[in-house]
Amino acid sequence: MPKFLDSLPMILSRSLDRVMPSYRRLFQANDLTDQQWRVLRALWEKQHLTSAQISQITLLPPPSLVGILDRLEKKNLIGRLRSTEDRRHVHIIPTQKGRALMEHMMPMVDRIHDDFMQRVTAAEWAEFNRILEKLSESTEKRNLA
Amino acid sequence: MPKFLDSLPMILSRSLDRVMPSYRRLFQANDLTDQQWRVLRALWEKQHLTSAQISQITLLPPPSLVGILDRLEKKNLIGRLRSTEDRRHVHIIPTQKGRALMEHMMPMVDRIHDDFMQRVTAAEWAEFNRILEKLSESTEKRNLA
DNA sequence: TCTAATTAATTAATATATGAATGATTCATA
DNA sequence: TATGAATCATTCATATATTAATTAATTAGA
Repeated sequence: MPKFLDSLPMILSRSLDRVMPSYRRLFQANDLTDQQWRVLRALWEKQHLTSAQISQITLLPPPSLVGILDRLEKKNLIGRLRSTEDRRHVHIIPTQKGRALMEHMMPMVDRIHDDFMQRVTAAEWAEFNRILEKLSESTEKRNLA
Repeated sequence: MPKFLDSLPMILSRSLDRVMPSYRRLFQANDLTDQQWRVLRALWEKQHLTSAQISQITLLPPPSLVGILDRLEKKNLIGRLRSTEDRRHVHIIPTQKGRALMEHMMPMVDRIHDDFMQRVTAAEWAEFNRILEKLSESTEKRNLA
């Protein structure tokens, strides 16, 4: 008799609810939502990405992404640039202000991450990821193209 | 250099995104959202709960719960009953229709859970929970009352 | 070459999350 | 027993999630 609170969705949700406040304090101090930071964070490694790429990296659904990008653009943290090769694509590029904010926040975000990592050993972390992968591995048929 | 995609929030979010569709298919087939099912599921074990109790069990924030309960009430799946002892409390009680729906769905929900559990050994599941607890354990000062 | 099928971004409609504030009620206590 | 603190459900404003549909642009094929 699997109890509700021990189900996989509830366990994962509860953990997220416990983990996010540590990050959220920092995001709020910089006037960002969780999702807005995710977009900036994705742009940390690549200078420009299309909306579809950002959606895949950040796990933010495309319809949500539209509004998130609107608000980041309104804050002058990113810019939209429609591709010339394929005009269906829109390239997202951080502004100077956006890049400065990222550089300001990244060390603190990394430190929060490090604090969480210090709670477990490297072996535990690896084991955790291994088991979670088994638990959540997708069994859906994939495009083998 | 912890990579974005390997951060705790992203790992947990990605797992949730992979796990939920299995459940969601069933919820949608019964015209319920994830959250609406959570409320019914909480009422499976106790016949009546207050809004605050449901919020704690389901992890649904109180402001969200108001609308969720509104819609469950509109579908005639639950009823609201203001407490006579303490009129601040509102008791939530499943209707006959609500109870019938729960009895219809519970076996299928349990089966989905069992399918996930079959992916790992009991030892792995225990270890997973132990490590996740260490990772997400709250360090906030608690009321020791 | 012209149309059908695809793709990327977006809009629309509804439901939920988040944080602050409110109103009614109960509790603690001077 | 009056009064301020605490509690519960709710409302408000804003942001995001979910699913379906739409628009514009590109590609595949007859």
